[in-house]
Amino acid sequence: MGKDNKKIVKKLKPAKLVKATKKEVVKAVKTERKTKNRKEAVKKELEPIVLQAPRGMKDILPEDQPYWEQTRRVTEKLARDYGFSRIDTPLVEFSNLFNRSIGDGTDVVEKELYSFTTKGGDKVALRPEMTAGVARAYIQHGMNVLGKPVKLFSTGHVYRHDRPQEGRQREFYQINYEAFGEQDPILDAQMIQVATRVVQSLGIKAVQIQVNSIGCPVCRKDYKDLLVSYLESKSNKLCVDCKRRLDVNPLRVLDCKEDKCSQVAASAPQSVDHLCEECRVHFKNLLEYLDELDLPYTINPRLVRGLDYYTKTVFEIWSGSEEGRKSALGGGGRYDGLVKLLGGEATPAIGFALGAERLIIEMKRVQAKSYKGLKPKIFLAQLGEMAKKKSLRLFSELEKNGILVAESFGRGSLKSQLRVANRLGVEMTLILGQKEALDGTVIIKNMISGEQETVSSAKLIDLVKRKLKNDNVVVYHDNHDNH
RNA sequence: GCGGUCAUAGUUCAGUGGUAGAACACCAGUUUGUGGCACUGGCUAUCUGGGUUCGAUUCCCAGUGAUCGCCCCA
Repeated sequence: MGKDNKKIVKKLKPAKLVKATKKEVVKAVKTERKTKNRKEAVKKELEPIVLQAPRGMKDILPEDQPYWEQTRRVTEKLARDYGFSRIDTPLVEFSNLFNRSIGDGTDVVEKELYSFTTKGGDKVALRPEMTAGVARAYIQHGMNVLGKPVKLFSTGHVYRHDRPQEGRQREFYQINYEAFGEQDPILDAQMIQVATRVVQSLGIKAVQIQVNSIGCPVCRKDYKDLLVSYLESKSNKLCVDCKRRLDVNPLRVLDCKEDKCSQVAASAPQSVDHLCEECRVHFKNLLEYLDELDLPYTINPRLVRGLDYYTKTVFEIWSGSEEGRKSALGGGGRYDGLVKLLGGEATPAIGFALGAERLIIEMKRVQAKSYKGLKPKIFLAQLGEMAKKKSLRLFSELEKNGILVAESFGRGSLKSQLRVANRLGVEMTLILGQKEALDGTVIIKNMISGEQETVSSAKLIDLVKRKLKNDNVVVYHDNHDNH
């Protein structure tokens, strides 16, 4: 016991000291050290490190990676299949890009934007969604000269400073598909098809597709006026929030979950009944295409989306069938005015985004399969200093030959290494001990039967390859080695 | 941004105004070079800061975080 520790023990209550066991002393010492460290940190005015991710941000742990990998594979494959090229745009854009496109009055911009000023004085923001950045890149790089439609695929984190709950984080991952330069509603139908394909390919079979048309700026304004005058006539029956929305964003009243409001909303004029001729035909054609595709869609006249740039078609993909829990896995719509608004040439466009975290929550819920990578079928155990050195080289030889091997070189005893091998569920273990290292041999132990044989290390690789082949085991191949 | 609930080992949960337990997981051992089973041992926690108290993990307040509802949306 050191001098310091004795002091600490003295500090223990006399009653305790009498029967203080070693365990208690150790504990007291630890506690004391902890407090001391904290006090020292305070003294030095060091901010203690908070061992916690910032609010609304999560680590994606190894155990969850199979779901992410599955999501990546499916979304990338479908992007390729449907002719989307990948684009990656910055996480940070000038703030006014979002103000202009998404809209100043929207919650996403007004309340949830992560904006800040750089050292150089630029007003920038973390992207709250991906469409604005992709549209900016489309204009900046003159992609309007490419063959239409220009289909772009993008994934990455987006940021919204909102209050977190399940399926809603401040940093979350979006999977984004956009198509520029085509106004035919057949593209709307195809985009909805892609969105549905992605979700269902991930194993989430029960989905609802909600579609609506919110018209173009012209007919939307007429409709809005009509709606406002209707709602104003019923304003005494609306909840407090909705009275406020009446001024700010009357369309949102239609979304309100309050009973009295939904009653008012039920008999409110619907946007689909007040579309201009062009928008009406567009929507009608879209529905015909959707019928052709056998997609389970529902026209939801109350589906209004929160971003200002949408025109005509809007849609969302919901998980689950009919009633019960329904969360939006993704959504999107047409934004025919956006490119021009940002300073490009008038370009019709449509896009949608899926939320990866929500997809994964749902995948787990329906027990969808995830992508489990290749597992090693072989374990390499070593024993003794000489064998330890040799095993490092042997591991690399095996790896170069495309044989995936597990090891636990840091462990000393053969017993504990075999324990690990067993836990990993390998089919055979290669044992390289002192004796084998001297003889130039290796023991191959079959982990199922327990049988083992000693072979010369020169023949080991071929032998192992043959064994894996006989067992009908897929041997891991690195593509780069074959070219 | 508003309201409700909650916060104890890595995980799932006990428990208490007076030295905090279990299970699983992890590490090691059960004779010196052999896994699974079993047994033994070990490691590890009261979210943070104040207050009440002789004493707080427990009671009170605040903060933080999670979760649920609202808002909004992916």
